Amino acid sequence: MIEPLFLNLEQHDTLSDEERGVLRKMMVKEKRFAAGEDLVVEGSRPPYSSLVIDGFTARYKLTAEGTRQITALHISGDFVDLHAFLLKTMDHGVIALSPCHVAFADHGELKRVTEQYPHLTRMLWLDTLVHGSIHRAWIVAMGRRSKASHLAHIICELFVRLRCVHKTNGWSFYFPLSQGEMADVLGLSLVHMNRVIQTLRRHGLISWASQTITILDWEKLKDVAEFDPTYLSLSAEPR
Amino acid sequence: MIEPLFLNLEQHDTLSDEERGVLRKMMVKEKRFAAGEDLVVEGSRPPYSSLVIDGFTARYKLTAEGTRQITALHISGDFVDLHAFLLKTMDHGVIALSPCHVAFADHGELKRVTEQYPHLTRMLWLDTLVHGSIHRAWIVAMGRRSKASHLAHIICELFVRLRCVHKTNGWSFYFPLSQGEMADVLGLSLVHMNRVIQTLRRHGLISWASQTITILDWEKLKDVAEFDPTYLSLSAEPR
DNA sequence: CGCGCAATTGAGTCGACTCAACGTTGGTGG
DNA sequence: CCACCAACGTTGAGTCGACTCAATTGCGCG
Repeated sequence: MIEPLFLNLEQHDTLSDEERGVLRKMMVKEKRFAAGEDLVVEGSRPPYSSLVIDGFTARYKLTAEGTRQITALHISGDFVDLHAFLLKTMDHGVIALSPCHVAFADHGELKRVTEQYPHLTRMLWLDTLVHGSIHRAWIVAMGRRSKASHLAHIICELFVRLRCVHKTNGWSFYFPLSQGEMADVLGLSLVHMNRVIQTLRRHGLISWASQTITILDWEKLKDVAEFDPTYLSLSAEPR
Repeated sequence: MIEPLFLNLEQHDTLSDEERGVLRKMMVKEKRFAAGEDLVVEGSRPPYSSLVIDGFTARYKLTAEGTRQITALHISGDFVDLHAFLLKTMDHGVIALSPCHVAFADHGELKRVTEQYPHLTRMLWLDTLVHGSIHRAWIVAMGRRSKASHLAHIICELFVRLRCVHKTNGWSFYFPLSQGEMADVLGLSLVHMNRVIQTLRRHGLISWASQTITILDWEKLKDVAEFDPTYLSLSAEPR
């Protein structure tokens, strides 16, 4: 059931059978969520961390004026809120953006892992570090790229991450976010988000219809995005 | 010498004398950097992680057009690139923004820590997680706040972080960044950065002259910034 | 068939950018 | 000690990107 997590972690280093067993035992329950449902509420102190088995989820914060900023997108195999194990209090919410299948890792079990399985601990730590890298890539895209380039960068990143967990189909992938939700990722208005998407379409870089994105010209898309996947640490080496 | 690190970590949980000793032994060398010097070069694979003893440093990425985005600011007691221990390849550079005193932790020693000191390992992991939280706060500020609010948020955050390591003086603190460097933090042009700073001055929220920022009205500044320090995890509790 | 939600288009306004010039200041060498 | 230089800070003007308000189209489902 948690094979996507294995696929994810093994992008960075190999896991032993014992470690795989430990990860399986860590999962205390599972649950399904409908699109729009909150997995975790801001300000709460969950006793477990959520692993996405299938579906799309997002971390987000709301501002006083009621606008929303999505700070991360999570897919199959991602530990959405592993950081809650040590941060304790959630500083943001987590929402399902499609129907989701989620498993939960108990924080007591995680603590036992840190006491008995140093390599596995480093692998989980690494998982949170990679998501930190992704945050930094997003900051650069938000601050110093055109909006079209920013969108292209996110599409490149999602494609690569989804391919790692076998969720792509050739150059296409399922992508359930509406343009309004995507606007909350880029920090744009809905209207302008639409216009930016049309720019990428007009240049023949992507098609995006009925919840499916297809990359039509990977090389050009990568160029527009200045996409360099180094930050995803996709090389298996001793960690 | 590494007391700022202790001050920093003890915001989150207590350290034993043994743990303090382990941290001291981890530091294999120290060095001073002039303002403008690179501590770490993008793409390198450093065998140690940098701890700022004193001074201001920044992580940054350059774009193809030659613009720069600063993704994080680091002060006394911050492990700038602890993540390099597991990420291996640096996906960004680190630069000194003032004269800096830096110590280096050997990655071999860090690995030994993960094998023998689970609680200390969790504390170091937590340190990287807090910086992940800060990244998310920055993403929200970049995406959904006015530029004046974004600047106010950064000033609030810096004030709180600097106070933790005793680097504030009443409502004032040393802040060596030029307006041009600050523009690379907010993702603005130099000219507009200047105008945003003047907005906060005109409203009587801050003064900023000769490398010193003074907060003139904390309550109003916090309001403008919508600053909620939860994301900094400043409560000592078992981790 | 019609409702509701998502996507799209148009028009007018304001924020942020660039180019360009000028003021200020701290440090350095004659 | 003062003059000068270089870097930083400030201001003005014109342009373009992104926003808001508003209306229209497209589509899936009861």
